[in-house]
Amino acid sequence: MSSDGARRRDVTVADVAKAAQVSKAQAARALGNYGAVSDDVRERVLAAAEELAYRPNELARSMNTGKSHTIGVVVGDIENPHFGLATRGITDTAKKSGFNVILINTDENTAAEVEAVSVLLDKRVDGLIVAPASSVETQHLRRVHESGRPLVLLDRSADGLTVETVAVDMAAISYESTQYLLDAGHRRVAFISTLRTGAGYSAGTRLDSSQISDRLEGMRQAFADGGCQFPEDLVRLNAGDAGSVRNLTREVLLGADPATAVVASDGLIALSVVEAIQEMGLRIPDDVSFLMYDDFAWTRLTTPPLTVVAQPVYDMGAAAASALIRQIEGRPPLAPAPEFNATLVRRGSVGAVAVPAR
Amino acid sequence: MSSDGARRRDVTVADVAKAAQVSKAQAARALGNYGAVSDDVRERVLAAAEELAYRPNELARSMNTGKSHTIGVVVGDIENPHFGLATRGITDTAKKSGFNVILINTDENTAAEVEAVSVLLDKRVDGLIVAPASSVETQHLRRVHESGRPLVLLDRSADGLTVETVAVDMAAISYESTQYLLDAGHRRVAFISTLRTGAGYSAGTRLDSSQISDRLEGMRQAFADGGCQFPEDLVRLNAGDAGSVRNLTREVLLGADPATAVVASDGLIALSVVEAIQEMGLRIPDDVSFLMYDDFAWTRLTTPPLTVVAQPVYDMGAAAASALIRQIEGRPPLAPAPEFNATLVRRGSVGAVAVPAR
DNA sequence: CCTACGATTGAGACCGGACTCACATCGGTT
DNA sequence: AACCGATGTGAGTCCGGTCTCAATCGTAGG
Repeated sequence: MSSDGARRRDVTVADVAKAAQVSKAQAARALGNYGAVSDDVRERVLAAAEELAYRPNELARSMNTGKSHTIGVVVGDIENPHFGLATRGITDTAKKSGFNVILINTDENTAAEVEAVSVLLDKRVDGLIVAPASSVETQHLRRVHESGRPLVLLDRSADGLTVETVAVDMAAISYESTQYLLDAGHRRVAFISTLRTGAGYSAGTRLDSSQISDRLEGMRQAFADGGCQFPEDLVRLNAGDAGSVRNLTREVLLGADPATAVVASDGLIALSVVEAIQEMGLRIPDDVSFLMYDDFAWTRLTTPPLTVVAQPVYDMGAAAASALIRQIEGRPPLAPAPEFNATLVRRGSVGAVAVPAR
Repeated sequence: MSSDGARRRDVTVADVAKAAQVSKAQAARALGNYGAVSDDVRERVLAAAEELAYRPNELARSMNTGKSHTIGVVVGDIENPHFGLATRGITDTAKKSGFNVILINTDENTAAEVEAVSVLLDKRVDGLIVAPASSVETQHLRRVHESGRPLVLLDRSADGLTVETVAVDMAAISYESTQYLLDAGHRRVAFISTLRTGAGYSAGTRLDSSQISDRLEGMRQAFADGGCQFPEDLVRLNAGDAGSVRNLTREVLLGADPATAVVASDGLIALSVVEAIQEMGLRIPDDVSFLMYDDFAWTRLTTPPLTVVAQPVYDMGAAAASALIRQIEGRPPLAPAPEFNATLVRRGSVGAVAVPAR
């Protein structure tokens, strides 16, 4: 029944100690539950703490333990449900181990990512989970790693950085799903991604993202194994906002030798691609087949329901968090590193290739 | 071209001072850019800092400035795109003013929320943005407010707490959209929400959420003004996972006097409701009309596209963040408090009520 | 040439906990 | 009765910054 009004200064151990008539050291011990404290003292201290509504200052605590019980998470875009779900996996897992999460968005911009990493390091987070915007520009990540601060990568790997990385085998699933398209008779398969590249795309271009290059590699391999020519001309990168995705979609579907199937590299792009296809008055899968990465609930609601590459996003977020916390607590890596596999969920958006009307 | 390997202890001002041959105080002044420092000293200090790759310890800094440049955000579920987008608005705005965000998920559980608020306060965040799980149990929020820490509520208000609150006028938009349904001839309108209530729902039940009670109030009012009887029996709360939503949907559509229109209280529920309707072999809007809260991109892709209540979620998140930062920096509230209005986006999921076949 | 005042500068206090160290105290040994 | 190890306890240091305060330096004004 404390009736103290608004109080400027917070209650500190010193205040509690004074109220309990013991030394600051004893109060700290009783409160922190360490060292030797007599029952009498402990009771008086806890009672005083209760009475004064004492709350420890985590900042001060972190300062000399060196542990902040906070992990930093750097993602491209939480608005993207992919990261929303992964973040959920991370925060749930972190909370279970008593860690909090500071979240920073980079808009898939490397400069912002560098800044984000610095800020988090300055705040002395215990570790970092990063979904790197670039697999090439990774000096900042290397610095983190070298400074000894635990780091776990999510979704994408970083060149020449031997850090624990939680990601699915993109090349494999891409191979599998491309084969599925080939089996349905598709030879003209378009791939649309927001990945930003300095120059345009051509066969040998060095890509900035391991995710995307793995996917293209998988496609290329599947085409090669099927004895077909991979349609490099239908790969469209640098997609930006909804309008740009729409334009790219029209491009690949209206060209001289149009695509018969379109692959969208993530759920956000997929929305615009499908919208564009509907606007053009084309039917899925009769006129165009469609395949997308990420399995969101809404993909089951469209007509037809969409065929997708499902990734265990939540579990991957959770795994990244436990791997990080394991490292923070200095425990050895899990004997068989957990593997994550994407699966092709065949619904209704991929059909046999339409016989061109002529 | 520093070639120092892994180093355990971080570089501190003292280290920089030593390297620059000046006192710790002078180094701190040069680094912190305050007080009087001669050009000579400043140069030497900055050079030394650069050389040693000095980075200030934000924890230590926060400790005696009292400012952590961090705000705490407590939401029910980031996995829900509604909060994903709001969070995006918050983080974008926060970043512009140099603030970071610690995000905590509560699963719409009040106990978790109380805990979350405590943790954030202990971490000495400069302010809090909370989307309260309950509008009734708000002692913990009252405590925050009384302790003088800035607090802004998002989406929902809290009983008897005069805190800045960023939310749309739910009763108004609910009234408008209900009227729209009534005009289409619907009298049997079901409402499905995940809101947890201790007891079941009946006319006078005191609801835990201002959002939901405002919506029901708006519906009730519209029915009254239209001279119709509000179908209390079709209000379904306590929806849980996808399966439970599905069951509730079947209930309201298969009863003796079934609903002719269903309103889903958020995007996550909507997915399951639509799925259930499709499974039952009913067509929207011929057999059942459908209306949902929140305008997500996928609602345009279904057949027919869904009629929704769009809320300026991103802007609301951004507004909550700027209001909070304004309070933190001690600036006066904006003269005309910004208002946010939801709008009814009429697409194709609401049709004239079906003439019952008999 | 002497004084005064602003610019510089270094020593040290302080923020709020955690933790080291030296100094009791006390029942149990031999 | 002298000795010992296991508690209890308080004084004080430290973490890494910020900031106060008094001392020093330079030189412009008298």
